[in-house]
Order: sequence, then C-alpha cells, then structure tokens
Amino acid sequence: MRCQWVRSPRDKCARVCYLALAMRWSQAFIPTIKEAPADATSVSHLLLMRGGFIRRIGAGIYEYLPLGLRVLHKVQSIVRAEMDRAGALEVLMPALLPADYFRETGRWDVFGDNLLRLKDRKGGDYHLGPTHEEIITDMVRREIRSYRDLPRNLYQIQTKYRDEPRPRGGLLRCREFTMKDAYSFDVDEAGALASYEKMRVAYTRIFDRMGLAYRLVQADSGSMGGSTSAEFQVLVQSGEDFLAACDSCDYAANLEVAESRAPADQPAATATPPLSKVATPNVGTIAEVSAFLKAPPDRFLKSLLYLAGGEIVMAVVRGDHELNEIKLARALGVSEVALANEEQILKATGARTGFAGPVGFKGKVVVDRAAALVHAGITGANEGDFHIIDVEHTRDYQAEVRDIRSVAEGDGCPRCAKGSLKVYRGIEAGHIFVLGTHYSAKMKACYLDDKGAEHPIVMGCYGIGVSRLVATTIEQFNDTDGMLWPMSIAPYQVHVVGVGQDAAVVDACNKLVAELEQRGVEVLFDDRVERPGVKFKDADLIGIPLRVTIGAKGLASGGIELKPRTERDSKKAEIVPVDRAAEVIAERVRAMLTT
RNA sequence: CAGAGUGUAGCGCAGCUGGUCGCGCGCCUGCCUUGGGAGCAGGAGGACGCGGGUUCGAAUCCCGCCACUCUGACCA
Repeated sequence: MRCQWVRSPRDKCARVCYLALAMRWSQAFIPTIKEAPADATSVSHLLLMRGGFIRRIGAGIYEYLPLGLRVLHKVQSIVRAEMDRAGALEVLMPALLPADYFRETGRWDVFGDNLLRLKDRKGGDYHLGPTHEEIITDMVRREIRSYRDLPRNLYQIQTKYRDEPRPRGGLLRCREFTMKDAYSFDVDEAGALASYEKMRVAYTRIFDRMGLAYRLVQADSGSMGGSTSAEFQVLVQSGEDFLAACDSCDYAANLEVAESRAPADQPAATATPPLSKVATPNVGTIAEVSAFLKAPPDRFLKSLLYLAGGEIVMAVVRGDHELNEIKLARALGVSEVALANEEQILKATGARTGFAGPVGFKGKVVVDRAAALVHAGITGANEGDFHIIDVEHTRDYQAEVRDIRSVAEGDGCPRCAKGSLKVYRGIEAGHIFVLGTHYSAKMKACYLDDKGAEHPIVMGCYGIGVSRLVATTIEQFNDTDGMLWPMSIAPYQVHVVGVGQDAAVVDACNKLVAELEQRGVEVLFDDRVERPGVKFKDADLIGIPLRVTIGAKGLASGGIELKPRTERDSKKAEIVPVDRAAEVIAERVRAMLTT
C-alpha cells in the first residue's frame, strides 16, 4: 500500500487529487458478506452492503467504508471538474442553519415535517439544510451590488438533510445524503437562460463521463417556484419516477407533466338519445359498473372530487384514464389538490363514493379534453346506486375543458405528428431550474444596473444527487454476481487476483502491481491467502472493471490473464505476456476512461 | 400520519402449546486443500430491543414504549 499525491493524467483541469494508487486486500477494509442482508430494498442497496461499500446505522443514514468513499469521491471529482469547466465557483455553506433564513422565504413552514429541526442550548431554532437557496441568496445579497459583478454561478458539494417520511432503496433515498447544488445569478431572464443552458451542457458531460443511459425530461417546477425546469432521469427498471418519451422525436417529460397529442373528436354515428337514469345497485367502481352495464370503460366519465384551495371541485376523466393531480392543480391555479374524503363527497354530491357525476353537480367541474369528447357517456347520478347513461358534454353538463389526465403508453406525441409515447422508469439524478426572482425578490437580493436602477437578481438552481448517483450507477450496471462499475468511477481501475502462493506467482503479482502503480493505475491486489473461488466471487461482487488473474497455470501458458468484468466467461480472458502486461493494462484503462 | 409486520450470536434464521436458547454462514486454532464462496476436528461469541406486569419460573403470556421493514400518503 502506498499513498501519494498524484496529478491524474486524464484530468484536464489540472486538479490535484489525493489517491491511494495501490491497495493490498490483506491490508484493506473490505468486509464483503456472502448472505444478503434482510433489509436490502434495491439491487444497489444489496450490492453496496454485500460488497462492503456502505453500512446502515439508522433509517436512511449510512456510513461509507473505503470502497464506497472512493466511488463517492470519484463522482464528486467528475462533478467538480465539469462545474469548474462551466465556470461555476465552488463554495461551502453550513449544513447547520439558523431558522431565520428559511423563515424569510416562508419555507420554515412550507417544508413542514421534511425539515430536520433542532434547538440550541438557548432554545434558538435551527435546522439541517435540505437545500440552500436562502443561504446562497443571503451570501450574494451581501456581496453583490452591481451588474458588473454578474453573472455568477456558485456551487457546493454538501451533506443535505431531509426527514424523509420513508427512506428506501439504500443510498437512493436517504435522510442524509450528498448533493451538489449550484446557483446562478444573472441580470435578466435571458442571462438566466444562458446560465441554465451552460448547466445543461455540463450535466450532459457529467452523466456521459459516467457512462449512464439517461434522458433529459421536462419536469414539474413544483414548489421551487421556478418557470423552466428539466430533470436528468437515469433509465432503470427499478426507478421510482415515470417518464414518457416519444419514439421518433426528442420529446420526453416526467409523467407528472407529460402531454399527449390532443384527441380528435369522432362524432357518434347516430344521435345520442336523451339522458336516462339506470339502477346500478352496489356497483360503484368503473370495473364493476362496466361489467354490470356491459359497456367499455372508455365510455365512462370518471368523476373525482378534490379539495382545491378550500373549494370542492369535480374532476372528470375518461374511465380508462388516470387523473393527473399536478395538471389539475395547475388548471385550477392552486399549488396542490387533495382527494376529498367520504364525508365531503357525500355533502357535495348527495351520494356516497362511486356515484358522483357532472350532470346536475352544483360546484365547479373540470373535464379532461378526452373525456369531453365521449359520446353517450356513462356517469354517476349523484344518487346512491344510480348511474346516468347517454351523457353528452355541453348538452347535459357544462365544464371547463382542460388536459388533466396522465399520458399512457401509446398516446400520440404532442410535439411531432407521427411519434407515439413510451413510458419508462427512471431515477432522478439531476434537476435544473430557472428560478426567476422568487428568492431574490423575497430576500431583497438586488443589483444596480448601469443607470443606477435597482432590480432583483434572476436566479437558477441546479442539483445533482451525488450519493444517489453511486447507487443509481449500480442500478443500471449489475449482473447476478455483482456490480459492473464504469471505469470513470470504479473504486479501483484494475483488480489483480493472485492465485496460489507459489513464489513465482507472488513475485509476478508484486512486480505487476508496482509497475501499474508507477503508471498511475489504481490497482487493488487480492493478496489474501484464500482459495481462488473466494477471490473470484469477491472480485465479481465489487465489480472493478478490469480483472487480472495471475496463477501458475497462466504463467506456464505464457503470461497473465486480462478480463473485463463484463465478460462472464473466464476462458475468454486475454493472455498477456508478463513483460508487456503493465503497458497493455494501463493502455486498456485509458481506453475505457474515454469511451 | 394510516394499515401490516419484525426485533434471539457479526449476518441470515429457528425456538413462541412457559422450565435460563439452537442451526447455517462468518470468526478463532489445527490438519488438509488451492483456477469459481472446499473438507475434517476443536473453539470463542447471547443482559433473547427497552420498561413494567402475570407466574415458583418468561425469549415465550399481558400492557406500555422504542427501533426497523413493508404498503399507502409524502418526496425542492
């Protein structure tokens, strides 16, 4: 084991990194475990635990062991390099924050239970920072007064705290996690958009360097109070977010906000007869009524009652569609909506749950644009055990027509004429926002223009879940035996496995490890007195991208064996002559870093 | 916050018709073995989550609390 200060040759930013280049397993702290921990809730969680990368000490609170920390540091250094390249400046704000700043913007209350609060000995209110808009805005308002000082982009890599209702998935959703957050400050909206675009490019470079398959999607700006925003979603089956993407153009959006091509009206072949009421005893759900009346779900008008800004509102979507609460809230101009409870439904419609409908409803009604085109529709009669059939929008009920449903697989793309939408699952790895003057206006972060007039600074904010990325990468790259690290963030670049204790083998191992170290290659050398099977299993588990096997057998047949972790068949390992091994391996590492 | 469940050796679990706790893996020692988590022999390791109650006696039954997990709500 030797530690030294090195300048990594691949790092164009001339950053000096501290890296222990070579590590002998017998001297290391890599406690792998054979049996799966019972509480592992995702592939990445399982493998990070088994591989000895992390340990849990509380719900959503993890320790990083040496391998885990190396990966975390590598992700951080890629993020730093690209942020610096984009002209952002690193700062560090405290994790422990006095309550005053969040009180200033109202988020002390808005964050509610998600904020981890504490008191100091004098009884003063504090919290651990879940994000730092207020703090950075305060820093900037105290120091920046002139348009000459703008634009600026400041970022930090900090530990963040959120009292998640339910942490899960290991590092995917924690209460304490590492995040890179950047904040841009511009004189106007156009400047903010330019800053936003720079971050979009930087993020693309970051995720590309990590070799991830991801998609940039339109996103809900939510309570951040911004206008433009997009998410970087890493595509994995286990992802908790859903996104819709066009199969022929580059339209992609989080399902929360995804749109579909406007539906075309298909007039009924025959005129719809007048309304009539039918008895539907004890059948309330769409599936039940559909079976009872022998009518397909797409003829139904599903009527849901919501509480929006203190008012009861009816939202109507087609029976085969799902209502989208974010779209509904936006259509109503409120920040959020909540499903009405049974009591409120009874009071508003006069019927118990399952029999609500827009016909004759006294309150405000919003109908989805697809539901508005339903002919001879079927809906609740606002009377227990009765439905109404042959309902026509406009003729039989009045409602505001809006897009309030979630898109579904196969819907037409809203952007192009021929494409249709596919639904994917993803993990949000990054999010970029134009915030506007939401925070600067509230906190009076202003600058003077060249005429001496005062304006609020126009802001943007940009987050990357650094610790989440460690887990996300494993979610995307794993097989039945373990992790498959991309070279750029692997804990070590090369894993040397010594088979047997022959003097010739031990000598060859030591010599190769020393040569690799000299060439700046990060190498983990399994020098343990263990059976080969144990070493191979551990090597597959921790997933270092290149494995070098040195044994008597290989040496006899001409050299050492080189095998990428992605190659499952050991017999396909490449035989490299001993005297050229270090050179070939170092070159391979270099090649894998750039692809 | 609502519903469900689990806390017993480092990890995974059994024991729960009350009688002071076992198994597998891991760990230690020795022998043997060495190209995909070997084998044999011996060994160490436990206030059975915490507190109270019932009982001659509680891991086991009862009450309270705590922690954790799952499903939902929530998630810049």
